[in-house]
Amino acid sequence: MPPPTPRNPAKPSGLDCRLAVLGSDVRLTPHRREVFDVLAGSTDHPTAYEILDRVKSRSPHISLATVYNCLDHLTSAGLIKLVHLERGQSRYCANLHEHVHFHCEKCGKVIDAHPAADFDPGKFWNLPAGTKIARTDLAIHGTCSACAAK
Amino acid sequence: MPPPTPRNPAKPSGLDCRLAVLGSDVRLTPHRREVFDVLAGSTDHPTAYEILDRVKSRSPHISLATVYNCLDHLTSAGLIKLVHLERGQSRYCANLHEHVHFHCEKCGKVIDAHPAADFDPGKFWNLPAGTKIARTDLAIHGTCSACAAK
DNA sequence: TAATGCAGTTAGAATCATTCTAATTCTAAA
DNA sequence: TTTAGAATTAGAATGATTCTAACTGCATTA
Ligand SMILES: [Mn+2]
Ligand SMILES: [Mn+2]
Ligand SMILES: [Zn+2]
Ligand SMILES: [Zn+2]
Repeated sequence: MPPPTPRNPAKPSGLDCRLAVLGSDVRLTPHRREVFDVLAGSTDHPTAYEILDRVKSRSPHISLATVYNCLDHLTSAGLIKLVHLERGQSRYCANLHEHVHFHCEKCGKVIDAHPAADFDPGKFWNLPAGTKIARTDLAIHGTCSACAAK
Repeated sequence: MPPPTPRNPAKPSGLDCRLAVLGSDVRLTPHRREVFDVLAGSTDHPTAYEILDRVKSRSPHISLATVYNCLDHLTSAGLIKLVHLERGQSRYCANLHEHVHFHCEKCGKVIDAHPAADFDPGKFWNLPAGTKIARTDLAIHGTCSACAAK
């Protein structure tokens, strides 16, 4: 007889292909997948509540608690990023390339901006020796070109 | 008889010397002054509640609402800065020099880091033409040297 | 197949930070 | 001294997020 397959609920097959690609070990359940797809299809850095609204068109019974659960799992798996721009609701971003956020103080728009090729944030800040950088969160606030033109 | 001095409650004399120096037009009342002094004497980026605790040793009857009011006035006057590092409580900073925040993910410490002399954040991010930068908020997350040594 | 175990999902309650409200006190001009 | 406006206060209200406890569904195990 064949030896029994060891049980390993953390690595199922099937739907979870995207996870293996990115080296993550979160299970991509249908809801997590929908939350991820909605965010990956958005460029406006939606809030949890906005994501709930968008996912509802496909899964009308999903709850806000599940959206938060999915966002937390996806964030700790490194599939998406959490963005804090101001007091109030957090925003989320599926752009994993190194980038920063420009926040227009007039219309509220949040757009991605990408660094010049030679940018190295560790070079420009006088941090004590031995400090290890895990990630940088830069938000640039100002007026977008559309608002500045008015 | 001398002509009556025109009334101008927004620009009183006396306690408010520090304001004139910085070109601000907020009245520096005793509570605002205490909140400012506590923050100026701190390097750890305290929260509103931590500031309340520290101010209470001088003014035992000050309320949290007043601390929030004072912090809002001082922030909009440009005397202090509001810092968002993560979900939850906001933090405040009285260091007005251009700098960024390093946040140790192990011990929670927040330290200031100052830019190299030639640093220009506008140069490194490909923002659309016409965009006007008002301010940048950069948080660097990682492990401080003390924690890294453990 | 039936029992088990565990992760996912859910609604609603609880918590926490912040803002608002309405009453009171203070300050400085008139 | 009177008055107007700002500051201060306690407590209520709000809003975002997290927690709790019950339930669901799938996959393993007997
Ligand atoms: Mn982004
Ligand atoms: Mn600082
Ligand atoms: Zn704009
Ligand atoms: Zn540390």
